Amino acid sequence: EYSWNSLLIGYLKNHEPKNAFAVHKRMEDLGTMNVSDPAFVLLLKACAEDYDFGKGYELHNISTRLGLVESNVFIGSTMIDMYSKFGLLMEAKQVFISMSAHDVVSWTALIAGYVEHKCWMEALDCFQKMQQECVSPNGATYACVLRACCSIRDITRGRELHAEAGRWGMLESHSSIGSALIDMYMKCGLLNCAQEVFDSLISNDVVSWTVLISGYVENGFDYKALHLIEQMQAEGVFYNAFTVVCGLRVCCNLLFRNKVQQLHMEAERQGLFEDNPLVCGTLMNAYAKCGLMDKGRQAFDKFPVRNSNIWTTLILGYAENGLFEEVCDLLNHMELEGCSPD
RNA sequence: CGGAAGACAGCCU
Repeated sequence: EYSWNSLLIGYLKNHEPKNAFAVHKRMEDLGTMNVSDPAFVLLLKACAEDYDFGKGYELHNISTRLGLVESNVFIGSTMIDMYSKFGLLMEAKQVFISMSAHDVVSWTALIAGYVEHKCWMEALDCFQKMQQECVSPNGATYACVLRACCSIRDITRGRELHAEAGRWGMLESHSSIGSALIDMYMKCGLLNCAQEVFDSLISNDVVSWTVLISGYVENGFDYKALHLIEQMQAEGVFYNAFTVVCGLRVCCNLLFRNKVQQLHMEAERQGLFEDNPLVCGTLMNAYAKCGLMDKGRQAFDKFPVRNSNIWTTLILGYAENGLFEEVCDLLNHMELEGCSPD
């Protein structure tokens, strides 16, 4: 039994859900052993990531039979998360209700589900109920709830949460709260508040940097954003895909051709380019706006994935630059490669 | 370290 569970966990940690499911099936068929709780949690996560509804339901049935949801809050929380990732919020809520005890993670999983599906009011209600039941929020909880406040532009509520988290002394140590706050203030046009939060964080990670920078871009401060990107690099924080996309947007607004190419090179060096259609699309768009279609074409050629989005971006680029012959060629080419225009 | 968490581009309307 022990070695079967180890094998199962091994596959799950290696992100080989198919093998894991096969092992699990054999264990079920043999019918003589129990899947360990940690393995069960990982199985549920694998279903969520794989979007495997059938296996998810099967696991739910098994756990009902064994009373696992009631007895183990890890399993319950993971199942809430799985259903929420499936988009089945009613199911997620049912699981939550069927649990015998709720901790901060199970509450937060449900709140996160509501937030993810834009049920802002439900999320806020849920948060209130959680506090009524005297479960203390943690950084993840605040981050979720702040996202809800931000989306409905409830800055009053957001400020209250800001103060509350501050009273608990959670701001410095939880960058997720900081990032959510910066984002909220930026989206509400309160640039100074956002900057204040950023400056108050003990260590800023790539997300808090990127949120701040995006905020300046959204509010029209392209030069400020560009300056911050350089500062971020100087402090040794590495780009991620969001940062690159944001930087490209700035360069595009300012028509800084050299900077676009520089970002392109850095994105490639950090491996952000090859597996990310968003980065590639933004890059091609930036080149198009800068009138550098040959560079855009090079990016396209290097990119391993072909989908209609990528094709469309390229074709639009040629169209914007008045290169209509290329547009026609590419439309044909695209269909030859089995991609139909939309 | 068996569970939850923060930023989501371009085009068009």
